[in-house]
Parts: sequence; structure tokens; C-alpha cells
Amino acid sequence: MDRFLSSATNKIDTKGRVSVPAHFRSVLQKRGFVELYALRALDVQAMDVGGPDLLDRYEQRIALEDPFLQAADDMSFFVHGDGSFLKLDQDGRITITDFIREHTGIGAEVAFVGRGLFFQMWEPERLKAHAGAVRSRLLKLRQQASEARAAALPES
Amino acid sequence: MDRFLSSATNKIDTKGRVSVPAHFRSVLQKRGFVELYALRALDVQAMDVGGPDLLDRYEQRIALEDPFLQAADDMSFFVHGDGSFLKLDQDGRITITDFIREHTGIGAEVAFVGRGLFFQMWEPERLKAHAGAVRSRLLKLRQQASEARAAALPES
DNA sequence: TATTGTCCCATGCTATCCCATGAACACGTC
DNA sequence: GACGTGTTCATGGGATAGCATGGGACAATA
Repeated sequence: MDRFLSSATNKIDTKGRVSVPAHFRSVLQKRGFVELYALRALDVQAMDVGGPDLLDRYEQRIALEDPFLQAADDMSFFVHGDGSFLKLDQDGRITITDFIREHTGIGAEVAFVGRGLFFQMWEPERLKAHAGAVRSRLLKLRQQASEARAAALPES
Repeated sequence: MDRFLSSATNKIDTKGRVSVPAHFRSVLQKRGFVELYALRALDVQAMDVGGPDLLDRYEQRIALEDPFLQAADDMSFFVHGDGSFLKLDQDGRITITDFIREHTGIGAEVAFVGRGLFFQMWEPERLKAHAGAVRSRLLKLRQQASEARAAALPES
């Protein structure tokens, strides 16, 4: 399978290195990514990590904004300014830079989360909080959908 | 028969492995699945397990959303971050990872429940509690229906 | 000279392969 | 009907390969 799936939490060692989960590495290889880009996620405290296509995706997003408005400029500044390359060493580890720590709050451990075409790196506790919020939003969505269907029916 | 039907509880061995019920395995084989896709269910503490087609269905659903809105992001976070592939070993067993234990509370045994096109894995006690809740909900529904019918009739 | 980043190797844990055991069950023969 | 035989299946365990992690050595940098 060639999608980033599942999640795992790995430790950062004394030198600031952390192993990228083996499954993610095999996806990277399968997709032919040599260079890894780490970008700040726009609305959460996490890093989005992926290949060159991730940059394209971000640029598409930014292009949606009116180029005369400040938002587009801010986004570009935010994303490109604090983006970075990550190099995998021979053992499949990356070094967590201060850039990454600042934006994510990552300290001793990194939580990796598959997102299909890319993956994310989180501070584990923040990930847990975010996951809870996502679940409650999705549950609400589901309830709204079933209520809408019930209302559409002539009668219960 | 190519549907997941009935339920069974199997033991997890000292290495964290558990046999997938033979009947389920034959369904999987009939459908040509080598890998399993397991998702931490949204509203219950169980894993929904099916073939990779389950993931495909979710991804098609996500594709309907505007990729830059929160809904799409939430859905992807859930489907990819809370999903994982499981491999059947040669003896038809899977290993219960912490990823699964965390969400389900599974400890020493796994209760498998057929759900037609997919099946679920539960912690046995929780399954029992859930089954009880489902039954009483259904009973209430039925009572309400018959009361409504009685009220609609002119009366005896 | 200190520091930082690679490379390389060691270690222990975990997942996987392969084989063994024993229980439940079906089938056929006496 | 009773008994043996074979099959299927859940379960256990030894051996091994893969993986996360720790640390030494060395080069590049400042």
C-alpha cells in the first residue's frame, strides 16, 4: 500500500534524532521521494511532511486567497518561511530542528500520523487533544446528516 | 457465503497474536483480500475491519468535500490517522498492536463480530455491554411503534 | 577547541515464519 | 451405534529478521 496510514509515537534521542516509522519509510520509497519537505500546518500546531507534491498542494491553497490581500502573503510567509528540508539518515532517522520544536511544542517524543498523501508530526499530548476535537466534530456531522435524512422522510 | 456473520471470542497469545475466525478468513479469501484495513470506530470502542476497499470508499467520500475546508481535513485525519493495515500471518493470525489496544481496551481476548461487509473487534466485556444497550434501544423503538399504532386506531 | 551533523555498529525488543499440539468435528467402517 | 481415522482450527513456542534506539568515531563548521 502506498498511503501514509496509522500513527505511532517514537522517542527523540540525545542527539535530537527520531526514527521515521518503517511503514512510512517504505511509502516514501515507493513514491520515490528523495527529499522530504516539512511545512507548518496552517491551522494546527503540527508539521506536514511529504514530497514535492506537498508544496504544490500548499501553493494551490494559497492561490485561493486574493493575492492583493494580506492573507495570501501571510500564508506564504508562514509556510515557505518556516518550511525546511528533512534528510533521512541511513538508519531512517531525521533530526528534529528548533524550527519544528517551536511550532509544534515537540519535546522528547514525536507522534507520527499518516494522512494519506503526506504525514504529520505532533507533540503527543497535543495530538490527543486534537484527535478528540476531530472526533466530536465528525460525530456532530454524522448526527446532523441523520437528522436531515429523518426530516426529509414523510414520517418516521 | 461471502458475508461476515456471527461472532467468536479468541485468545491473544503471549506474543500478542490472535487467530481471525476461520469463517472470516474464508470470506476474506473469497473477496481476494490479502491485507486488512482496520479503523478505530467513531462512536464505539471497537475496530471496524474490512478490506482495502473500505478505505477506498472513505477516500471517495472525502473527495466530495472541498479539500481546504475543515470537514475534509477532519475526515482525512480520522480515516488515515485512526486507520491501519493489518497483515494476516500464514496461520491466519493478526497481531494486536497498542494502536488497537488503546482505542478498544482489548487485553487478553478479542471478540470478533460479523457485520456483513466488515467485521468488528471488541473487548469482550464491552461488547456485552454494547449488545445490551443495542437491544434495549431496539425494544424501545418497537414499543414506541406499537404504541403509535394503537393510538392511531379508533380503539377496541 | 567546542559543537553539530553523519556514518557505522551494537543491543534489545517485536513481528513474522515455521512447526507442533490438542480439541472439536465429520466421515466411513466394522 | 461404537470406534478409529482424518481434517480443520485455535493455540503455543522456537528461531530469525526487521526495527527503534543508544552511542562511539570522525569530519565539517564556527
